[in-house]
Amino acid sequence: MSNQMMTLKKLAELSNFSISTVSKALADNPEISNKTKNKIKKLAKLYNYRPNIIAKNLKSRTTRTIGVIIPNILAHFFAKVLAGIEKEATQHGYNIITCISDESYEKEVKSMEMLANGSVDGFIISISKETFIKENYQHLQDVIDKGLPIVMFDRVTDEVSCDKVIINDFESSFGATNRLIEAGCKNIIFVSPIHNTSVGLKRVEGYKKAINDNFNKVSEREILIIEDYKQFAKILPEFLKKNKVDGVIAADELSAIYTMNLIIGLGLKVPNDISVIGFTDGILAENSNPPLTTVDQHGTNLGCMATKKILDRLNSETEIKKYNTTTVIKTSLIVRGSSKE
Amino acid sequence: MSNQMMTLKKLAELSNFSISTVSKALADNPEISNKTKNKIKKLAKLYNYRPNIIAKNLKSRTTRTIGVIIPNILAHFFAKVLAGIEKEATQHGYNIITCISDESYEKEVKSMEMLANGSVDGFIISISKETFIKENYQHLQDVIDKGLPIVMFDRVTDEVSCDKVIINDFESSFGATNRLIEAGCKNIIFVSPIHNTSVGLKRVEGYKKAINDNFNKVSEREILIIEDYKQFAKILPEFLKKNKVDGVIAADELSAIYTMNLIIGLGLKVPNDISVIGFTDGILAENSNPPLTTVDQHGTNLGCMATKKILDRLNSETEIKKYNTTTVIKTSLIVRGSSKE
DNA sequence: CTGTTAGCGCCTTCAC
DNA sequence: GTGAAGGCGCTAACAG
Repeated sequence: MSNQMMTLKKLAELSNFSISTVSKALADNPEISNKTKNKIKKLAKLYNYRPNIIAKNLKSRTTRTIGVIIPNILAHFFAKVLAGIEKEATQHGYNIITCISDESYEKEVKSMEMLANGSVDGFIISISKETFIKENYQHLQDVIDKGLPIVMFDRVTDEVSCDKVIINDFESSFGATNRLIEAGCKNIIFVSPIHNTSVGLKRVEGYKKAINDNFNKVSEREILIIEDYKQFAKILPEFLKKNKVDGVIAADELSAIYTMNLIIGLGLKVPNDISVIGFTDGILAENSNPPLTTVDQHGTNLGCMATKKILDRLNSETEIKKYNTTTVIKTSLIVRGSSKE
Repeated sequence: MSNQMMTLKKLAELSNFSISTVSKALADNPEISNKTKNKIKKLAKLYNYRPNIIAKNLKSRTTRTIGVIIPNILAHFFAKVLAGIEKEATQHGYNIITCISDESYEKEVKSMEMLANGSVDGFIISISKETFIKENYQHLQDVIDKGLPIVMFDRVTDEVSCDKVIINDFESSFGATNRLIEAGCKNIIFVSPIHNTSVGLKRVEGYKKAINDNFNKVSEREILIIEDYKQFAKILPEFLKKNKVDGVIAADELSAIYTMNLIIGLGLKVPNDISVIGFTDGILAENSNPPLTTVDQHGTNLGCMATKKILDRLNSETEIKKYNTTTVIKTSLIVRGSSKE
């Protein structure tokens, strides 16, 4: 539809200079006299000239655009990370193309293929659950082999060598569990809807270590793997009725909230009967009743960091350098009303 | 970095055909013999050839990319809309570039300028609060004048003539208020952190009409305009202490939740002492305690609709047609525990 | 100081 | 059937 797209060519005709003179003048090239510069700039302003980005991209073989692949925009954690990425990218004149994998391997692959043909300069990605289950990371390697850098965040894999930004999941979970133990909890369970992911696994391990250190035993039975949030209402109350539980560590925010509401639904009190700690400091945690004690993953910051990393990578000439760093962002435990002191 | 980007030219050299023959062969042009087609296609597959999108874009003067400008990704409503847009766009082979205006006029303008130079084929936008306050919509008109279509959703303005997708804010608010009146509420207030926006205004009007119809009076004092969420904790409890209130209509989800928590914090019961109804059926409403009665804005659906509209527009040749339709999506009231029956 | 030329990768007449 | 040539809009090396 571009009715009135002004081009260098048209400006050249209008000004009676050559295309390249116009181009140079607008770029403030010292070769051009101030007189013609002014003339041309005035004309450009008059006609509201804006250089065509696509043509520039073709010429420069670069797009100033980053592809962002996230599993689920409705999880507050990912929304926060996205906000961080967008902010940092915009600040440096980069755009982001966002694809939502919806936890699907196929969509993740397709999205990356779609973008890897010149649409973006690199990727920021958090791997989908299904990809973890399939253990197939070829699409990621393919992109890297094409020369496009990848930064993984949160959900990462050792199978692919690239920059990564993660949180200290193990320690966070270990710390959260210990917090409950110190508060006197003796029967702490772990619930996780993300058990297949890298972060899910590390969080279980942290929990296990804390339990082992203190009670010399971990029962696998006390680790509740939830495949789908919809199963919560079935699995959890049943378990709570049959077993003595006085503490819950939940691997993400939503499951912590579900857990709390189900506990309350059984007529029990949080934290008096059962303490609950979750991950991700989101809008749910802050506004639940009682407010949720959570491990703050600093999502926005994490997004900024991932973006900084990829921009570094894109703007560095030193191709030789190994880009296989892992940055660990320390979480903070935000203590609120859902856990005993 | 694009180490190994295979191009038509390279394929031509490798196959000893001309560039144009290769191009035609890969496009299944009937001019080319099956024999050479097969040869070339095999080679293309072998070298994992993918046409360079940027070059295609330059040629076709189109990007198959839509610019999406939203005020705030952390509000669940906008996340839902974004999910809908992304899904619909992807299904039709379109990408989305997301910009977050953060309710800032300047960022909205900059984002649009940045994208309006060939990066996108059109825009889907929800206007920022600050833009409403400034009442300056020139940047939107400029984009349209350049030939790029815009679809506005939710927060729209009559000042710009373009396609719009909104919900029936007036009726929804009217209905929600009436619901409380029918349940016996006599002193219903309205709280709004989005009073400057198009939707904020319509929601107040719906509330006012319901109050007027039933009580023959509306006091402006009972409409609480909140500039910033942080002010809630100050303004609301004070008001509740000084005034008899038994019902609250909140203009968005978060303020409904804040309201509920502050009410509970005062030692009052929801809904027994005060009923609360909010807008947006998000994750907060569903998981609050008590769960929130809300007006479901069908965000995902709204996003789909907006995307369909712009794709229609992009793929229609009939330039003559006036693109100034407004689609109204009907909300549904989801009744939960926060309002009396 | 200014203009000509060439080329980014692709597609599309138009010759042969 | 195949290839040469031109152009999308821009930049940059090289002439003048």
